[in-house]
Amino acid sequence: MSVAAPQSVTRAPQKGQQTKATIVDVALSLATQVGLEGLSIGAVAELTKMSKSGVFAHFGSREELQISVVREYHVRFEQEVFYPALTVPRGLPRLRALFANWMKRSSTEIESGCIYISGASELDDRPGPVRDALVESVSVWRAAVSRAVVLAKDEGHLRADADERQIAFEMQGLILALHYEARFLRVPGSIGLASAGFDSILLRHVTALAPLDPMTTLPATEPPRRARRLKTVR
Amino acid sequence: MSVAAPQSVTRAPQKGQQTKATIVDVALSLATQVGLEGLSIGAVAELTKMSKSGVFAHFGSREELQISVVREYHVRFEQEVFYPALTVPRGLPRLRALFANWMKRSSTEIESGCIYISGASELDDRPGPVRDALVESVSVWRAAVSRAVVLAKDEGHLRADADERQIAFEMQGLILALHYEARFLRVPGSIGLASAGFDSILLRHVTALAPLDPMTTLPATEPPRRARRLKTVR
DNA sequence: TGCAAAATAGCACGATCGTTCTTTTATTTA
DNA sequence: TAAATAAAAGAACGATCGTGCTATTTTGCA
Repeated sequence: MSVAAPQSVTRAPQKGQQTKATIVDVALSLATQVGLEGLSIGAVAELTKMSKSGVFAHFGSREELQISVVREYHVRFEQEVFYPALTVPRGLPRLRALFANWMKRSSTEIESGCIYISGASELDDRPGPVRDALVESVSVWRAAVSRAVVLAKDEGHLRADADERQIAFEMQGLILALHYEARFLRVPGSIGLASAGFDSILLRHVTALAPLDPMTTLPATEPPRRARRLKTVR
Repeated sequence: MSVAAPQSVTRAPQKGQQTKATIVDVALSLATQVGLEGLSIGAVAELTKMSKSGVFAHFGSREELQISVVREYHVRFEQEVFYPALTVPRGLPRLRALFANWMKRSSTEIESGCIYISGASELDDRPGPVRDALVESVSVWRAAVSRAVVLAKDEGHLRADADERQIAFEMQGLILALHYEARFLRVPGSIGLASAGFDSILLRHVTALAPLDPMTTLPATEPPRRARRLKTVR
């Protein structure tokens, strides 16, 4: 069945892994402009100055390329939104940081569109592995938001009867509205509306002894216990 | 320059107008599944059992077909969401009816996706007449929502310092979150979350003398003064 | 009923799509 | 440095796309 490998089980990381990474990088930035469905191998090939078949060989199918893009977006979203918030004390401060980072990513400033949003519209009626990958990533993020709310309750910052599902839902709504207004309608001042909306969500659930207000993401006042990856929910 | 028309200025409605209407009808229902960008003349031709060129002749370009679809969606949105709310007394009752109708349309019940939402993702980076048509329609609807809030202030149902822009923004967010959860993630109970979110928006802005609660769209207790079309904003 | 005009079909075009197969080039290893 | 292997290119395929042209059919009116 298996032939004994000479000495090295892990083969030296071939050069191709690197170009594959740059392909995914280009494909991601393209997908944020034209969507996951609009992503074409030919366009990626042109941007990377490679041949179509050269690009294709790394994935074996367009679907696999799309999935790779979703996973790459997941990683970056983690790094830009989730991890930085861990350097802020848990509870209300961290929840605020989470939302602030999330807003920053969804507004027009940073690059182009959000794949979690555009992909949802494209794939809501199209079952398949790409949709599955997207649902998986989004679910992980949603679980993280809910957990941040629960932590804020545990810390006594939010009232115990606050419903994390309701709060997460409304936070998501504000982000979606922000993305809609800022990126599609191009109306200015949307961040202020989203921010004000978030404040009034908190105001409804905050405990009587209101905590002092670390508005946005501040440098860490206490180190995070341990870096924790977003858990896979299944 | 102009030749005198014999007797009838308005020509008899040729038969083609009718098939054009059915084409747009089919194209709309297709676009709600595959998006405006995914809309293809070939697919529409197959669904209507016509030839590609037969379909094409009615519009002259794919873009014009897309625009027709956007306009048709606008008309139906008006009829399903806006007009029925006019049969309810202005102020808080009408605002509630508006939101209830809007929710019903955005949830999974009624047909497929919302073009105002999917189109926004597809076209946010793609200027052109299709995008313009979509922005126009959405802007009209947004103005109508804002106006409904203002009317609720005028009637004394909402406090005078209530910001209609903020309220409309948060309403939009709830609808977007509902659409996202119901159609993409397929999680149940999203309507309840959206509804609860709306109630807490109102709670923040309602006047001290709380009005009796006509929860959803009730039959008209007073006839609307005059039917008013959504005004074109420009 | 016949005739003009409108409506639809048929066909072909260049382009782009994802994918397969074969060949060439670049990289790694002995 | 030579052999072995991985990476990339090249060319071609069937399909589908939007669109233009030319026939054919259907409609509305005298």
